[in-house]
Amino acid sequence: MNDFQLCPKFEKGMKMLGKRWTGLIINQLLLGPQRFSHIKAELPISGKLLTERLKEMEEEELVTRKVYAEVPVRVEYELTEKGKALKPVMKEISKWAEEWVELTEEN
Amino acid sequence: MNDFQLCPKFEKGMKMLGKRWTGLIINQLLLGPQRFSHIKAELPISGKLLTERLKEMEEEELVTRKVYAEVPVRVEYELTEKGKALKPVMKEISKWAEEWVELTEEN
DNA sequence: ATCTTTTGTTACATTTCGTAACTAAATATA
DNA sequence: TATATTTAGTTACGAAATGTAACAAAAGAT
Repeated sequence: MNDFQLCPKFEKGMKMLGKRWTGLIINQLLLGPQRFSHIKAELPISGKLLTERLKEMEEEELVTRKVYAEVPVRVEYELTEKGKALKPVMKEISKWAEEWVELTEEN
Repeated sequence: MNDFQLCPKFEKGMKMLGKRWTGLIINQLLLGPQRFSHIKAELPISGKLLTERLKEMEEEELVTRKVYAEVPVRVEYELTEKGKALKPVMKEISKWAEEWVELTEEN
């Protein structure tokens, strides 16, 4: 469990996308820049985790964070070019899910 | 944090793909049917988690499990049609990672 | 002085993960 | 017979991530 010849970029990418909520947040932000509270309202994620994920995504340069000193404060998150470049990925996942995922009682 | 209008199929799909290791396992199995020990050798995942993930993926009908009563026993995992249908997704992730993911010391 | 709203943060219980040791099956070897 | 070998797991247990709910800061409105 140490060094592997698996493409390191793919592995790192999957490590990011394969983290709880990241994919859904990106998909949501593909609709356009949104404030914290709006993202939170659209996804089944708690404030704590949303803060955490957005911070990580900012560090990975997937999103930018803009603070507007209004009252009350407005904080908007927007995908970077790197983040927007994930649109084809999300599209393929959508296509796959539409065709293959079946819903049960628990969904 | 209850009912959301987000496409339920997409959400369920992301819940699967957005789980640690699942993406890498699928990507590995896209190379062809493989036995347990081989998958384990190719990925930085422990036996415990690999067992767990493969069991979940079997329940989701992403993989099939075949036991060959050889000596010692051989257990092979193979993607189902549903699993193979994720190839375009993996391809898009690869493309994105190749173009956008940058490696640091920790990767 | 108190209320309201947004964007977080903190505390704490629950769940998942990672590591290493152990087990089962079934044959080969001493 | 007793021991060793190999694969495919399982178990125990500490570490890390997650979920829930209560709290905090800022700053204008009442």
